[in-house]
Amino acid sequence: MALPSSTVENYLKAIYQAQAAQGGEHRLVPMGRLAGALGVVPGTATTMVKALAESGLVDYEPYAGVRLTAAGEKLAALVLRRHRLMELFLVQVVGMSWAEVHDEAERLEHAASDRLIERIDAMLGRPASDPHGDPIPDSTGSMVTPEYQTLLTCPLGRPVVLTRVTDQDAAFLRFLESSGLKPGQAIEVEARNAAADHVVVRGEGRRRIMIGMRAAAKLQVAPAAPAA
Amino acid sequence: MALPSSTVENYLKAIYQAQAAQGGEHRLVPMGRLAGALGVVPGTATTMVKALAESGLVDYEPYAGVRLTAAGEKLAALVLRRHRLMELFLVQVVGMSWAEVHDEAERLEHAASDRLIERIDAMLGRPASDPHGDPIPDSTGSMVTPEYQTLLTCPLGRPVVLTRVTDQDAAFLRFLESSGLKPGQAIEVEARNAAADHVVVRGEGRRRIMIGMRAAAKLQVAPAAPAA
DNA sequence: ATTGAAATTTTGATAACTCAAAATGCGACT
DNA sequence: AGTCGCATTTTGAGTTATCAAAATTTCAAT
Repeated sequence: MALPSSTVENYLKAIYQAQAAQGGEHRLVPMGRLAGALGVVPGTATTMVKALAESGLVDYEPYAGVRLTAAGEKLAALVLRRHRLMELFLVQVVGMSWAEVHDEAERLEHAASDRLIERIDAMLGRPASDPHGDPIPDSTGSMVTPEYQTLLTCPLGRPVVLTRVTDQDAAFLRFLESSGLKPGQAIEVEARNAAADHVVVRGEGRRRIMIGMRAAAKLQVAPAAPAA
Repeated sequence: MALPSSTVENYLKAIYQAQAAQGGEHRLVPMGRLAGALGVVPGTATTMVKALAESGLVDYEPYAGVRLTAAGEKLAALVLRRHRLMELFLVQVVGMSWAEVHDEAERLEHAASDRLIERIDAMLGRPASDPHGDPIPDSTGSMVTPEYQTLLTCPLGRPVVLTRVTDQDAAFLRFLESSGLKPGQAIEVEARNAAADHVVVRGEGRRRIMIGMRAAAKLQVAPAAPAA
């Protein structure tokens, strides 16, 4: 099999992420959603998806949607691996900011050889997750995706650690950075107020931060490890 | 002007290098040579070059050849800058081998943003040349290309420093590496034998290395700096 | 001058990816 | 059940980059 073009890689990645976003592993991603995620008109997505189905990378059900096959899923995971390792590399080694690495990695992921990715992986010590807390698939394409709670569902007044941010928007990330809310940070949800649509978080140095509920749902946390 | 596709970047770079290789700044590069350098059939090169001429990046004279305009030359220099900084970065920071970075950089140069290139340039301390000794254009696209002698033209028995290797072939570079012949290395040409088509070089630790004249012409040297 | 070989250009196709807009199918709501 | 609206697919066309092979031009050698 010839190596997939970067367009194919992007389609697979988008389908993978859409599937993950809608929870269901086997649920179909509607064409409209896929087209939207890729910034193409729906007709284009239909055409491409039919080609992907020809290559055995996806299952396509007309008028219903697409889903990755095992082969497609593996390929998608490897693209995600390249993307996430590249992001972490850009932050840790090159010193770029958390907020700006996404777009850069978006392009570099298609140009980096397996050899380079392997070097980076080794250099970074086989990391388990990228700067946003997204898990990094291993070189076989398998990945453990821990289930976390969010700022909306975790217990109040209990110390937790911010583990993952499920939004790549640069402005949002810059806001989080300026608030000291990066993965690894110990925090605590002080209060939730549904009427005011906000969550009050105790951050770095017990600093109080207010976040809208929409945004709070994008911040995942794990129970704080017991102090050593 | 829209950003040039990576195909356009490759054509400009190839024309630039072909022009440099044939010495004459204003000499025309024949289509056959260009097509060969890019690995396309001549007809394809003709078509593309006509499009480049439309965009004002090259001057094209039918049946004679192409030459970069000022605009094309600047763009080509910036591609070369990205390529060479990327190569040096891969060697110095990522720890890849001299011989394997060329192809990698060949792909990454089209994906790296100006921002990333600037970070890399700063990180490396605004280097003047890449791992092969090729000069790195600055961010305005200007570059100083020192004139060096080669192993074929330098004085015999005089200490010199290897400064530049004008061939990117991986096998050749691996040979040089295993012989300790990398830019920066102090060496001396002991003898030349036209009949035997070889040059005898004293390398690292006065080790004696024999190189064919074709290869010797690709190794450039500068007079050794007087010992401190 | 003529001719013949080599380089170059032209022509006609193809592949991958895309859009606009017309046609079609699906499901929800009366 | 009928129909309306929306999502999806189809159709027709355009762009970029490529090749194969035919046609043309150039230049050097007779």
